[in-house]
Amino acid sequence: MPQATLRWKTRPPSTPEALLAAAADLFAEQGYEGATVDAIARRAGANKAMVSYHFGGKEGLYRAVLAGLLAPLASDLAGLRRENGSARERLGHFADLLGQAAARRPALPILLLRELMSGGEHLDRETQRSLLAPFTTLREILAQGRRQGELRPVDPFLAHLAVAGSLLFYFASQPLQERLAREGKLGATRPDAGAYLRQVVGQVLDGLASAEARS
Amino acid sequence: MPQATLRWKTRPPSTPEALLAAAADLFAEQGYEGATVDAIARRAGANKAMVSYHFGGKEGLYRAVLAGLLAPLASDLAGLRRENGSARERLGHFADLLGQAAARRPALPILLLRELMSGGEHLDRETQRSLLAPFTTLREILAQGRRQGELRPVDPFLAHLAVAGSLLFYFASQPLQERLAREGKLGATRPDAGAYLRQVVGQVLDGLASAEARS
DNA sequence: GTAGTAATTAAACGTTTGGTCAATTCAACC
DNA sequence: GGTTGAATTGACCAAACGTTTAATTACTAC
Repeated sequence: MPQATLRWKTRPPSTPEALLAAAADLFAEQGYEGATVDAIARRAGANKAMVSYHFGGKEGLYRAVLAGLLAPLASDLAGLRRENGSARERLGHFADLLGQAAARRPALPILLLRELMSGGEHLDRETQRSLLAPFTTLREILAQGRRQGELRPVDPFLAHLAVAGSLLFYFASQPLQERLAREGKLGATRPDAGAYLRQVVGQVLDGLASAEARS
Repeated sequence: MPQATLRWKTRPPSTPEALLAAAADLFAEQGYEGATVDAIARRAGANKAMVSYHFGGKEGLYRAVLAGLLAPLASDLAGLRRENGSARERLGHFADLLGQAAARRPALPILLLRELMSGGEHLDRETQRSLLAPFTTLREILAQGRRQGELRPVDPFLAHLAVAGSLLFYFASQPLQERLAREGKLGATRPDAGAYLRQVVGQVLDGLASAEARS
């Protein structure tokens, strides 16, 4: 008989699946060292020995989490890179992809940001590539827009940082936003992710647009 | 006699000062749980018992680090809030202040971002206020710009996230940038902080500028 | 100089960590 | 129903953690 409080669409998650999900949340909330194997296993409803059994240890679990989150995003982005269209269209599409990925797994952008801050030392080369995929894609789009005169001749690397920073920061600041909203310290209403992404992309594009593209 | 390899302008740093400096760097690099008291004391050239003696423990040291970094920034920002001028000028000044603070102590923006991600649970209310000071200041500037018709009627909270995210992300991604530059994976040259801040502020302002302000 | 206090040290403490192990349960197949 | 291999469990371990302690040194006031 299935549990009373929790129902799954078809089948209960396997132990590795439950561990991956719990680990993604806890690694995002508390960082790699902050999240203990015990706490992860407890949240997953499993024995902590299962971490070593299925993933070879804490670090293996961490890598599996990131690989599992980054792989689908990387493949989506690969599709986007084959598309053609204006830089504005592709940038909008790019933001949509990131937004959807973050909506599916809120832990993803936070883990990404954490990994950036520590310099990506924890990762194998394959996952490192996946980690950089969003950034290389974005850089490509911006370079294209500049080539075609759609964007001002800004340093693509700088523009790239501005776009990525705006997007990642929105998701990463979610914990504090929730906290402040809970305490009533956030004056205005909190925007949803979709509205934010649309405004940021529009805003950044307007800032980057060349004079002729503006008219 | 002073040490051979390291020289100080006037006097060697006291043990609490050395601990604060070492802790700022290590907490930024590895996070609160990742940085061990042992490693901090070793880098500071002190005995690890000094952490408990001078700061009452690891958490006290962490709070002292953040308070020490945030207090001068908060007072600078208080000065900025009393200034008058166009939103563009004040926003430029704001970015300059942050840039200078980050140049003095590169650990500051990273610690700020880490604290945002964890929801600021580690901090007392006084330091919480200091932590939010940059954000309230920025929000004020943006609201002013919007009132005076200088900026488009965007949601100030959203615009605020975009500006703060761009700036913080630049500093926080410094470890990865250094790593990639070291490995030659960063195509272009790396910009310096000043150039970045100027471009981002200009870029964001252009994106936010109202139609009449643009002409 | 001496007394008294603050600063510093090395060692040890108790706790928590990630990992391991033998024993047990489970599931599929014959 | 018995066999086999994978999955799971609770107990256990050595290492690392933050903190405390006792003893020693450095400094200051008188």
